[in-house]
Amino acid sequence: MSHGAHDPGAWTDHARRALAEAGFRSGGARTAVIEALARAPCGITAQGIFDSLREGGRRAGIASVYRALEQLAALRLVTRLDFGDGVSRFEAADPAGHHHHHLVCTACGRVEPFEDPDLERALMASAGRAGFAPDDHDVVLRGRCAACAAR
Amino acid sequence: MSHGAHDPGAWTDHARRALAEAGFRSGGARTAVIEALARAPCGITAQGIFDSLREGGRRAGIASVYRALEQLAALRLVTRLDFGDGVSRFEAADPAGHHHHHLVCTACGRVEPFEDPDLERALMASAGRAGFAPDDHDVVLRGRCAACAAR
DNA sequence: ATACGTGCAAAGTATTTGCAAACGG
DNA sequence: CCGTTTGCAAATACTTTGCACGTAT
Repeated sequence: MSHGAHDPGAWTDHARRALAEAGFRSGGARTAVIEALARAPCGITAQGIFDSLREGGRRAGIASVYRALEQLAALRLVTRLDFGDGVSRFEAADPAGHHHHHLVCTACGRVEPFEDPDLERALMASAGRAGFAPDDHDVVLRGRCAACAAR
Repeated sequence: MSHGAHDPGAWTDHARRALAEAGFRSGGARTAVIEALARAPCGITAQGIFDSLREGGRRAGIASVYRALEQLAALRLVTRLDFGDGVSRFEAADPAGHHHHHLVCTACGRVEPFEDPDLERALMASAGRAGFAPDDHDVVLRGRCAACAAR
């Protein structure tokens, strides 16, 4: 399961509806970005989206890709990720608010999502113990993925 | 406890010794960076180190600061952090290998370290369940720190 | 018709690199 | 001395912004 998180069509519709409700018009570039995100693997870069649009014959300026991502992130329709390599990554956000974390393979470069309720509990407990009221949190594991660890 | 992690003098000595053992000579700029890191709060930026050197009357090029940080990170004498704001942050690494995570206050901007063995266990358990063999992991909590949450 | 959306090019920011001079062992 | 370290300036990589034009409503 290393592809787009959920039902691509459902997320696309959700995103379009939310944008319309927020008063945005629907232009070609942003629509294309939404469709690319729906199909994209978890943690695609702005450049990756740009490239995937070109492959699909869709032309859009890189600036429009960045602008669309920024707007989508502001509406919490996409999540911005940072794996510490100096490039921002993005993924479609689950409408239900569920979130996952990421395993980044240092051998093959693949990014795998994972969920863990125990981990979420431990995070909340840590925050509480420190008197901290977190809005958000990120967890990144780096190492060898199952396939690369096997050989 | 929002200042340098440990005994500043001890870490400085440790770092200098490790560099010498790795065959590095000791020049002024890198030494100054080491001293600045020893005094610095957790998660200082390259620019922050540069500024702190100027304040101390020590002059060094920003490129030398970056080079020193890169070398220190390669030897695992400093840890590189990324809070997702597009700027790399650094901190002296505990010689014993203990590590902590960070709480970033979205109100006052302060960064607080915290440790939690339960969290470490939960992280390892998640990784194991996914067949993943992690070398490293990062956790960042974002929200209001104890002081800001209180008011 | 009138904003809003888009593309291009230019600007901006953080970081890295090339190179000649300074310096440590 | 000779190779490492340093500072400066230029280059790079990613991202944002200015502006004229296109387009949805």
